[in-house]
Amino acid sequence: MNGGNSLSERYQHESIEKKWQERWESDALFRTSSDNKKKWYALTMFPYPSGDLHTGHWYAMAPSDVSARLKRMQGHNVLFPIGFDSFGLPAENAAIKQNVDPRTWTYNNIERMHGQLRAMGASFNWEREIITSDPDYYQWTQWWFLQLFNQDLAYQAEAAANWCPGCQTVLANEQVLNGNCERCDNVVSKRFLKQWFFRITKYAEELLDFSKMDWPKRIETMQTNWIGRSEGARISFDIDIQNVSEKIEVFTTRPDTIYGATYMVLAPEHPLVKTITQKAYIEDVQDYVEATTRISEIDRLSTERKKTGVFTGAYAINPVSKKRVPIWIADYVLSTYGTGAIMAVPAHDERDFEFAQAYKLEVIPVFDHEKIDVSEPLEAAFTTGRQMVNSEHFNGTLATEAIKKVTTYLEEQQLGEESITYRLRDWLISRQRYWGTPIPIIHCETCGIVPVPESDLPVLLPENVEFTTDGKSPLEQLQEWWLVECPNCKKPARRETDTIDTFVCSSWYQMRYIDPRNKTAPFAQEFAKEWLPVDQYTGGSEHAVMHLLYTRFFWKTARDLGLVDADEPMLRLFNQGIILGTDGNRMSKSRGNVVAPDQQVEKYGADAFRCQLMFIGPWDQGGPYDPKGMPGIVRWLNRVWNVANHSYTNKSESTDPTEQKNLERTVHQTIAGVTEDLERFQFNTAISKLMSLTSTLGKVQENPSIDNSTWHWAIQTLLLLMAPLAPHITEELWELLGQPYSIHKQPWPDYDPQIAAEEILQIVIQINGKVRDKIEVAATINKDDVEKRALQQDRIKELLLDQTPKKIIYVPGKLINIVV
RNA sequence: GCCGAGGUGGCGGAAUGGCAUACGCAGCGGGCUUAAAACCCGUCGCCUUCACGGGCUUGAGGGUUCGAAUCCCUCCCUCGGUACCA
Repeated sequence: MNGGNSLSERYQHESIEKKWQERWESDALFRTSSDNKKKWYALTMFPYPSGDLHTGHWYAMAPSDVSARLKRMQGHNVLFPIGFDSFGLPAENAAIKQNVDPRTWTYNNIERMHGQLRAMGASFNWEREIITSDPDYYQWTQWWFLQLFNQDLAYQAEAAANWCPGCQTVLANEQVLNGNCERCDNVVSKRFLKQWFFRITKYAEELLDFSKMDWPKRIETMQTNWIGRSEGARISFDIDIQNVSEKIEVFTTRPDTIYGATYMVLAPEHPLVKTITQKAYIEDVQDYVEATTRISEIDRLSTERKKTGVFTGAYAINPVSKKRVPIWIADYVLSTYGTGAIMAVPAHDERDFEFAQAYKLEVIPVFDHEKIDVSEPLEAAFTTGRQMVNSEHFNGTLATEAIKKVTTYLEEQQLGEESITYRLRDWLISRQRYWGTPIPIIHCETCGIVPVPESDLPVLLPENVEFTTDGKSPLEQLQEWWLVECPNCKKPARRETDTIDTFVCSSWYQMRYIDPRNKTAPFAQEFAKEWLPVDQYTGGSEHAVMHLLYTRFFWKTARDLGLVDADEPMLRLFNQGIILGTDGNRMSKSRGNVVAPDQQVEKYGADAFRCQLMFIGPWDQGGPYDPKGMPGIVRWLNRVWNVANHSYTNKSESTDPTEQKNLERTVHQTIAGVTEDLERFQFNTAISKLMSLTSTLGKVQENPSIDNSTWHWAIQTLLLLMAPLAPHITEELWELLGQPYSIHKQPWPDYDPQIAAEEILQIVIQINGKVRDKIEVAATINKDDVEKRALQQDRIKELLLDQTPKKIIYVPGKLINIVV
């Protein structure tokens, strides 16, 4: 088979890939059928239509496609849909900068990406495509909003919100990373604004339960930390000022340290600050509160910063010791967590200790410690002590029982109660932007907040709006759009001009795919029963506490509305890693390390690009993509082409039974290995096994000694195993071999463990753990015979001389270790 | 700081208690060719030896074991997440 190929016989990816993509599409090959096969809902996170499919998209989607194709060949009825998460800020920014309509910009990008996605050769169910900015999609996003509103899960409230000056809008907590905007990286500040929220905190406890699905531990941990459940107690402190009846409520995880609470701290934003501040301190306090608002969130959160605060002049009464304790305000106490106020126990809390040192406040240890003399001034706070001291009748209580005992006492005395606090905040979903789903609410002076009747949906986004460079929402300036009649009293009213966070659009999209053209409901019950939940979800882990938390929340509201049955939306989740540039950094235009998929496809073909992305390493680890490695994959595909496309003739007409058996064994081993690897998303090792089989077949072809039917079976098996990975070349070769269309409709090959089992084994002989010799034995051999054979080897006799073995360890089928 | 993943040839990586470096890239040598491309074959961790062979090697150090890249302890580095959450 050396050389000699005429050009027309050579593998040419351009024509082949185009040919099959068109054929599959016109035949609707990957449309779901309604037969009795077991369903498999495979979902890859849908892209934002940025205008170009980049290597990261390929890295996420191509392996997902392989998995879906494997399931299809394994006999499942597979739903593997695709669409576009097409609302969002980039379109609006393009509108402001380039003076193009966001709609035009978005739909042009979608058009372009349609072509690029088709070039991937993925087996998407295109007939179910959804585009979240289409009115017939966002009508149902609005419908969801109304359902949540009716269930009291959507509400409007005034709150300190994260304001991004770059995006000119508020953000949810999850969308602020290290004090910066998740999208544009601008420093986020706080603004007090009236905003719409989804009551995700209602599901905090249930969202901590991951037992009904199989997700990566890492994501579970991240969500658990984000929800941040803390057990403790709420305790009320009286304020020692005449005519002030309010109490200061604190949350603490350490009620057992209450006798050590020597001062209190309110967050600067705490509503009681004004009430309690004494005359002589008003100026200082006001200055401090103002200064706090000027400090950026990022500085305020820095643990490096020295703690600051001011005394209010007021005192509270420690509810158990009845001592007067000073009330301070300090920015190390956050208004957004717990009650926005703390009891400070400097002896047993590092932060309180640091603050007490700085302002010379009293430190009273209420636990003793094996290594610390608590009668001397403490050098540092310690959190875990031995038993209670300075705590009146609790003295002597062991640390292990302290929390429970003190909490019970507080409850008996009606001073406090057991309590659980979460870090999770309600989801802020309103955005002061144009290019999003309009919130279906009307504000009426007489009737208040009035939901738009479902029959009036969708509330359409107006077209041809004006964009100004100051980034203000065009909707607010469009009176003819927002001036409407109140659905209740018919008086003039104002339409809500905020739009919905795009993460809402993507929170329920997996449910729409099952019935994407439904005009009367988000989806029909019969399809929900047929397809939901998603069996395998794949995508990046950057959405751990955003999309992946939001979609679980949405699903639970859907379940409580009776729309779906199961408790979780995605049963299995797999996170791919991040594909990097050749230099090991994230691909970015500024670094100049971007690999354009279109060029790779043009040069090497989609099959080669898919395979190379999967071959470079484990999918969950990501890593650098180096186009220099492409020749290896291209060579392999060429070898497959040559080995399958060249005639095989056993001229001598005689078969070598050993060779025949060896080939059968190798093929069965490959089926077993590749099946297992693909099921575990270990594409790199699957491809290496297929490369090895290809080499073996090449050698057999050069020296034909097996019968023709075994040869053809081996070649066909190779193609079947490769079909999910390289769908085009395998389809072409399948046709050239005269097999029935399509290879992608064929059943996945089975293997026989008996045929796959080795008959002859190589046993390593070690002396004191070092390899000294190897012998070949029959697989059926027993320990004694291996020992005998090993000790008879000349080389072993020589090395052992007259030493007698102390111990002989035999690992069946692998190794024998002689210890002397 | 805390949590998680990782550190293996010149490079991407394989091996999760039993032959370290599978598979591939790059390199080197050869074949085919007028030549090139393509294709095919061989070789390819380090030290030592004419050779057969021997010794060393999985970030560093220690431990467990007949046997450790793999398990345990200490430390270093890289990447990701998170950060005054009372």
